[in-house]
Amino acid sequence: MKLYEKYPLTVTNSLSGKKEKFESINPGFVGMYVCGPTVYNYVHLGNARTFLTFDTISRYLRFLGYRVRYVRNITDVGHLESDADEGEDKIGKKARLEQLEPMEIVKRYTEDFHTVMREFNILPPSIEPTATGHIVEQVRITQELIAKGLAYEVNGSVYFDVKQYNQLTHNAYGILSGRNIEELMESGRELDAQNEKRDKRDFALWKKASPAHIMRWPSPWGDGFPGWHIECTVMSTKYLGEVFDIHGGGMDLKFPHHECEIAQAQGANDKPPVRYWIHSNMLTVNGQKMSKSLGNSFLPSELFAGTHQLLERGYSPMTVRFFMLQSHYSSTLDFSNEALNAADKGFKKLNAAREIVQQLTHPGGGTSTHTDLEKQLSALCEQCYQTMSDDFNTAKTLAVLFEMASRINDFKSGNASLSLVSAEVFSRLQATYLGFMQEVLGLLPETSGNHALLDGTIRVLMELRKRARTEKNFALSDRIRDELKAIGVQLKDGKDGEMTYSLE
RNA sequence: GGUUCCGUGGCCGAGUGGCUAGGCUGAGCUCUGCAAAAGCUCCUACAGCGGUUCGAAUCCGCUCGGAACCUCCA
Repeated sequence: MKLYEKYPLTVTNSLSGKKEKFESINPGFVGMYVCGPTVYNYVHLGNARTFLTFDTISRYLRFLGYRVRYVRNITDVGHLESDADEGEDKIGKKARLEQLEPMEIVKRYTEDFHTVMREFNILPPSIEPTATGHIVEQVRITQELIAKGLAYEVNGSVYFDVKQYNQLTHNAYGILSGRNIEELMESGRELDAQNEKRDKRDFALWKKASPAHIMRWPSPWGDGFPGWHIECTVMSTKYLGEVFDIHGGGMDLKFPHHECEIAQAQGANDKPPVRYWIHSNMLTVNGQKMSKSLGNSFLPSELFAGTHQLLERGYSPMTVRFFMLQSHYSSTLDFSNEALNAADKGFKKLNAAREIVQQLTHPGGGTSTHTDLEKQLSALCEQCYQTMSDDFNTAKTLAVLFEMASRINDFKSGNASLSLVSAEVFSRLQATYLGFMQEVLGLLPETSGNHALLDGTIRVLMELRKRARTEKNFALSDRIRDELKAIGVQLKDGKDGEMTYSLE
């Protein structure tokens, strides 16, 4: 029996707004698409949260034994600054501002993005396609939509005909975002220079490039560039099929981006493209969404170094990862120094227990004793799977890990004996704790710079202190401890004179 | 104005009608030469008002407060 059969998943599907049982189209395989970054600027911490969410989801799917094809794109063209006809795409604008070739912009910020992903231990996707690498396909699907009467060309640009689509599909437009087409008509803001469109709800599939526009490709309608929404439709269906399992992204993409994706794919292929839509919620600062325009966003590098005004100090990538995993992906998460400090301490506790559980060895003896402790440990292991299978509840899973950590500490301190549990249960505890910490939640031990040299040096000092203590020279032993403490090395005396240290 | 969502103890945050979430902080105890770490105990909450129910933080309604989306946005 596969793990995904033993611990069946439920996920909150944004289409229904409800938790649903997850069943993949092909048993044992999962296709997942997530909208990646627009590489026209550095990614900020809010962006990182979304990718962390789907990293954890893909990690757990794999942990359960699914074979996952995870596609996350790079948007390197076609993202308009505004919806107006003369709208400039973001990459092109940035290229003009920084006086660089657009592909230099793309390269620079793609590399930054990858660096940040690595720092947070976010695994690379299976495929990372770019929008500019799929111009041909985007032109082709646009032609198909025109042929089906769902799109029209005006003046070198092509627009999707929302009204027509809605008539053919029994009002499918708005199915994801809960909007209806009449309300959109009334509520949409008036934009300038919209006279090209037949209806203001229509959106661009292809935009004509003005003479000054840098990024341009030939098309049946003249030189231009693709609209924003069409790239995701093309790349997701190309690599995952016309219907695939999971589509993810930030909550703020639900409308219009994802709504438009559904319309394009359904329009072209006559079926809804996605079985489960998953949206991760926003990172907030003082209750407001983190965003550049509000001036409350900061870069991961500023967070690590503690150089932003809002930060009291720096926090390590793994502390931040832990912090984010303490809330559910579908809730907003409010950032604060206090919360980060608490996360820092909590994460250290889990780490300490990880080291202990790795070092502990069972004395042997494989007979199951069915003690209360053994039952409790087995139950905790089970709970890890159950909580993660319950809509990827990382917060609850961490709570279980904290309880496991307490039991692990008991073994170390002698409050409980390993002889009370069988070797089998113990190795399950070991494997589950380490597996969920590192593989599922991606929480790795913090590594410090020159480890071997530092470690050796501290050990010499610990030997000196041990000798001082046996000689009851507490003045000297305290001095060694206090001075090391002052530079961030905490010594801990254990039983029988043994000594350990941890780095602050 | 429309759409969606939220309001949990000092702080952060899970909570799928009945069973201790968890973390951080604070207080006390145990252990310790003293610390640190660890363990134990305590501070036990669901915005307000109604309703459904044997029973509601959890379902329904209203009020108050907050957020996101409706325009680029993870």
